[in-house]
Amino acid sequence: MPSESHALRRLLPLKPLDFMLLAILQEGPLHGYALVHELSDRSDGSLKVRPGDLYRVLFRLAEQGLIEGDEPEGPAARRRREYRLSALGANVLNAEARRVADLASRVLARPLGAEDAS
Amino acid sequence: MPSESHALRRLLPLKPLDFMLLAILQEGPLHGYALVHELSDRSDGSLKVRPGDLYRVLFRLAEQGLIEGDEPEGPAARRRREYRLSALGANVLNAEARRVADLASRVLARPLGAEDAS
DNA sequence: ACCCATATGCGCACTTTGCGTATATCGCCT
DNA sequence: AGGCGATATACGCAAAGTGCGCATATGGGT
Repeated sequence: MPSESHALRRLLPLKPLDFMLLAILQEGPLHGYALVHELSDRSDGSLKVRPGDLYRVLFRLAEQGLIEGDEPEGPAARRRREYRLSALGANVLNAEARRVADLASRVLARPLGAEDAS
Repeated sequence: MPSESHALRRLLPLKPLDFMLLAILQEGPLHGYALVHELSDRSDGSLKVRPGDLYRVLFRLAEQGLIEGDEPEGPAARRRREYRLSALGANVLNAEARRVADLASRVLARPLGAEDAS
């Protein structure tokens, strides 16, 4: 059914930061602060976010339905709210991964410096 | 030499539009208007630019040294200025392609819906 | 004479990011 | 008891990038 991929297409391309966050969450739920560290660890420092800025992004991703967060209700609320990928988020992440993998493979198929005027 | 890749890292990640333009130019020089059509052809319509907006992007890419443009000097100036990838642009494009290919392969290595708490 | 492909420009609104800064709670260590 | 680090959350501002509306100019083909 092509209508599913059509729906995903509206959300692509993913921003670099969004992609990295979803990719990290694909490996399991994490709380916000851990994401800050994971991000700087994995990306040579090319992606860095501070806590205050990360939540802005997380809230947007949650609004878009790509991730979901715990609702800690006990007295110890506000501690370690875990975020996880939603079903939609997993689909979008995979669609984007396929998209960029395809583009990248076409680019890498050409030896550096080889141009042809087709 | 790690200093080369260090220099490239400053320019990554590439924006989706920049990546597509560089990827198109990798296949050979093109003039601006043709890029407008190539873009909408190749991207399911997810990337579309109008002439007036494309040039803003091309000028920025030229400023960053990623592409170079002809200097048409004859009386028929202003016609079909061709843009081509610079050596730097080719390196950046390849570095970015490797980067996203790596990320994408990690994402795609997991079957949909499989999470582990490592 | 007219139209189309082509090239180029500007101003505005919106989104996203990065930065500076601030507050609050919990748990551990001393 | 008190301090400190980890954690969560918030706001306002500046800069960058994009999309949109709009406008102009030239050359070639019919």
